[in-house]
Amino acid sequence: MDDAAANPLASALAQDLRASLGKLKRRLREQAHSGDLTPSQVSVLLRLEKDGVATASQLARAEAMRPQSMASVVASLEALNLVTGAPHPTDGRQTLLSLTDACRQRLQEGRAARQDWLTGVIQARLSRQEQAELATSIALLKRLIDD
Amino acid sequence: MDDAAANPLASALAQDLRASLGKLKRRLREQAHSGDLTPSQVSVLLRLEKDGVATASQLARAEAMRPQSMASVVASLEALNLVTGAPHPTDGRQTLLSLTDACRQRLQEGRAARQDWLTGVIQARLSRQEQAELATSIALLKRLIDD
DNA sequence: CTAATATCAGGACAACTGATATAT
DNA sequence: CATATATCAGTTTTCCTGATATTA
Repeated sequence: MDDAAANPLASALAQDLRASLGKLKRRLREQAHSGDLTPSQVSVLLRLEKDGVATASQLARAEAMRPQSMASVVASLEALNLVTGAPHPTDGRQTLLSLTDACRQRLQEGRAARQDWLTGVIQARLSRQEQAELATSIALLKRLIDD
Repeated sequence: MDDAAANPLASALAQDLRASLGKLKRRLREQAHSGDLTPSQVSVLLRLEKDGVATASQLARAEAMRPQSMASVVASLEALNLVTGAPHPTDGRQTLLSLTDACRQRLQEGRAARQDWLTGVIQARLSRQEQAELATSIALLKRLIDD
């Protein structure tokens, strides 16, 4: 494929993406209500909801994070009674994590009522068509980051 | 506009965006070569290149960051001799920041030769058409975060 | 013995808040 | 006096690395 000189779009895109990334991150922090879950925590819950059970190490690999970092995210979710761990039946090293019933219930309620800042601005400032475009691009983004 | 129940796309989109955001951020950190500038530093340089001069407070507002946080970013760029400050001619409170000649030169070279990880994966994994789609969506993203 | 998992301890970084000095 | 800018100092958050125990 072309190098950067022949394809300035890619490098401009990369710079733009970096910049927007940081800014969005700061906006999210600034708009976060106290009691809200962090993005890392939400990611873990969604992944557990989708996959059923997983070990901390599996979650860490999925999120491109160190096992030790994931351990502290998981610990915070256990403290909130959103996630529980059970020993693996045959492999004594592993702890199988899953959502608590309380968490599943909260997710179902939340799915309908969730009205956070980011959801709000997406609805308020983007047309349906633009939302669909954004969804397509997020899929592209995932291709970039999922090894 | 519709609420989340009537428009589940927006809230799913928001969650997906949050998750991808964190993952991309970690990938960027993991791929960063020592000596690379941080995203915040790059943002400031690009803005100064576009606008010519700015005060630290103006930059902070533009990046949705506290003046104290921006001050440390600017200090790091001054230490690298990429940015210089000069006192405002009439307003003694302000320091006008601008790029050094060394920085302008480096940006021009870099613009052609830049071959970092993110630029690389964008080129390697997205077609030209997909790159264009991503560019469009970044513009949408900017609309969300630029107040 | 090697590899995988979990966990304890400490550190780096990029943002934050609070307080203060100075100039308009 | 009120406002804006800059800066000093300390804190929080979220990740990191290194070391160690245990089990496969």
